[in-house]
Amino acid sequence: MKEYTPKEIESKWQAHWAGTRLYATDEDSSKPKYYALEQFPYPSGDGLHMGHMRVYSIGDVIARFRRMNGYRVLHPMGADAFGLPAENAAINRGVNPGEWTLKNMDRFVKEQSMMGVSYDWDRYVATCLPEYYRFNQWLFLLFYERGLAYRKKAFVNWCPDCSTVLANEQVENGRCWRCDSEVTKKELEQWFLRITDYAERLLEGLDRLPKWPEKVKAMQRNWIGKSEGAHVSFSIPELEDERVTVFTTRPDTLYGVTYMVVAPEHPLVPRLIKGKENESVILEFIEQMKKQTEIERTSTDAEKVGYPTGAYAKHPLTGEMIPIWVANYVLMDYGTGAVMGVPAHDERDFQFAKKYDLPIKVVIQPEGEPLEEPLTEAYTEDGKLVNSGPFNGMNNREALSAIAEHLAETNQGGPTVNYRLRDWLISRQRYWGTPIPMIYCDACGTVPVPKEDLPVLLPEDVVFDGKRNPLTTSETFVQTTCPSCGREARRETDTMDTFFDSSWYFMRYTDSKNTEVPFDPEKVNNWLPVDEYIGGIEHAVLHLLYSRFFTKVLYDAGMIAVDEPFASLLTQGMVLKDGFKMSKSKGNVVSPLEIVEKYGADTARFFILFAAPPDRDLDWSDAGVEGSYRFLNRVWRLIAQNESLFGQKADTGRELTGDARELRRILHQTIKKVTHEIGERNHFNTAISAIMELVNALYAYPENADRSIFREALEKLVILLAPFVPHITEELWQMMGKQESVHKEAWPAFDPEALVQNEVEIAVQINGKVREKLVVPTSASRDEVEKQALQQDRIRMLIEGKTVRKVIVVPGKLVNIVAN
RNA sequence: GCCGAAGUGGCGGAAUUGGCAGACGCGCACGACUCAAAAUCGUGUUCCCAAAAGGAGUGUGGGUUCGAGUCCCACCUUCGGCACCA
Repeated sequence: MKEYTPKEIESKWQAHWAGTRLYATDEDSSKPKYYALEQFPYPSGDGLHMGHMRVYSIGDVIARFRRMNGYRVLHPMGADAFGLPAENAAINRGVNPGEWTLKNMDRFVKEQSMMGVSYDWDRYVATCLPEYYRFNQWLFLLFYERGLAYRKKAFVNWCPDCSTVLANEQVENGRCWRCDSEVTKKELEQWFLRITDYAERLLEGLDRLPKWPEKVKAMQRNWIGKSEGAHVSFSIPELEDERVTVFTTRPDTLYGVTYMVVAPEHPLVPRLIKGKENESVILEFIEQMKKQTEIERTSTDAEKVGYPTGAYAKHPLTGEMIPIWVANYVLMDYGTGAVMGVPAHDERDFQFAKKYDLPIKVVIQPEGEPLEEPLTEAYTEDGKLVNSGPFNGMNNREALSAIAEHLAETNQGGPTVNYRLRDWLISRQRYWGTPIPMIYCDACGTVPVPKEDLPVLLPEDVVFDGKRNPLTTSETFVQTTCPSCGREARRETDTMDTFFDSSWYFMRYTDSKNTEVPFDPEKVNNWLPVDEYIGGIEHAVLHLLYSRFFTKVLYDAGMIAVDEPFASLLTQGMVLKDGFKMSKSKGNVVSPLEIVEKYGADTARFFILFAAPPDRDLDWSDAGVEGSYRFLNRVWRLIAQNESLFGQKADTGRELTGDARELRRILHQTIKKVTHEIGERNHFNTAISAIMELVNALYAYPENADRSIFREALEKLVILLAPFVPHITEELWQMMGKQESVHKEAWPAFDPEALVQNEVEIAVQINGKVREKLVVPTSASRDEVEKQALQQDRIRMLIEGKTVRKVIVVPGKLVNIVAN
């Protein structure tokens, strides 16, 4: 008997598949389409890790399963190839970032191929190549034309370690998402994409994504941060009725305002404090605030500090003069940067008022017992309005809109919706990214590079000294002529956030070689949306939000027919070892290559898919890997030992009885289960356990029983295993004398007829406890089953002396006798 | 504080609509094969009780139901996200 030698088999079939272009995309339009996609990797210098191996294993099962089920499947791969590490390698080791990246990309492709994954490599995209990034520039110009790309001066997030700015989404708890350094603020002129124009649609679209995890949708909703309320405009008489607008979610408490607070960065502050007693103190305070990091500034337990400006605003409804304060707890980048203080009905305002001895005015009373004054805490529940002029007695819920509308009628504000989402800052002061295709001309201002002049290529004559943006050191790059007037002009030296690259790569795969436009609308519509997108949860608000934004913009531009890119999202869990995430510092890293070397890719894939459902964390277990290897050997032997069967002519069509009939039932039950678990639930672990049960049944099948069904079961077994372990199944298929690839086989259908059993074992319960088992014909009626159950010796004994109150019969399952 | 997910044997996990809790695998124990071991094949393996009979049992406490891991109420713990958000 031939031994199972994974190394030999795997390289043999990988070469064969590549040679026969087995996984070239099937374009047969008579078949339903299926787009299976795994997030493309950043080709780091370290090669594949287990996390990669897990995503690709999951994606490959899905792609292979769909192909066998008659779909034309798009299953591409690429590289998210721009990014900081390449540039840092250039700075630290003097290597060329492009060469370095291409070398790593090759390594990734090689390692992915060793896994036996069924990609159509012809559609490979690498974002760092001009063929790709010229269309980043093309798309940037499209955004610009549509008024969705703009430049503005703003306080932006600055990562001192990466020496570049960051988008809000890339700051996690005040730290850089990439290097974990504390982020500071810098005032710079930068390019932004107007994602806030799409806030409502990005929010609303989530409701149409039933196949996305709740968790991810919740995170996006949270991030978009919609809140409904009102703008209230206060005039400042001493500044010629200049207005300060506040945003509030509680316009019903408007009569309870006893002070107002503006953020230290609020543009009106200098005028408010000019010539006032506190002027120098406040200026000093503002300087302090600027020096603080994001963490210090927004920490919940930071002491609330404020100063009265000495200026007053006029209450829009009562005409009262309200003192204006400056305080650290009001943030310039949320709402309007100014808030109204209602200490009686807001906890934070209450604390602040207590600390600075500001008046507290109750304007909402609960039903029943009135509040005891002075208050010991803010009353934030519902109630009836008091001290609120014409709104007295009104329920506060009604007052919310009544007061907001009254403000609108009197031109002092009105109902509004506020979002937490900010525009996406895409400028980066780094070399290894897509140059932003803009030119600055003294005469014409900001001029876009004409589309026919694209790509704006990254120059090679740059200095990597880690001190400045290398692009600024290239004279040939910076100096150019104005496309509009032809005079000398300067190029923009910022490059794009690499999340720009990955926001549309899944569209590019559908037409990856197009040299005119990013993609042909017909081709993209032939495949989008992605039917199953698989990747890590870490992109819940980054990549996944940006991609949704791009899709909506391109939908509006008429370039694609769908406005949501990913119909179904599968977020795979982490790979842990000994309860911790694998990491170099922990020293608990298991190398995919070593596992492949020792057991083969099939074993590695099999273990990963069997050990846990894909969306849960997976604890790596060496013993578990051994077990998987053992199982594949078990399957191998089962077929190798019976190889002679396949040389004979199949002998089918006989009536099956006994063991043969039972094996056929198990086979069809397995087909049903595996089909459902993969196709409907993505539960590969339970699909595999069903296959294991079939193998156990095949081992237990008597030697002298019918061979034809045994042979058929072995063939189906190999087909069912093919999506999980493509190499061993291909080899076994060949061993069975088949000419074509097993991966071109049709997925087996189950025969409902075969599932029918003559007899079934049911449980007999007394008061819900199982007391006896009973085998009855499947055809037995309820009455017969009940009668038989009550006749069992043991049951008769146990209910003796009791009254049977009720008997419940669940056909095929159980009988429950209620007796006391 | 708000939002989301999850708590099941020694371990990973299963139980699709309320119907025999613990499938499948790991580990462990025993047996067969072997001079012996490995490999393999087989048997057993939730806990308590020496075994049987019996009892307990899906984070905790209540409830609905003939019947609850599954549904309802209240809580506890863990993980993840957001947070001076006005």
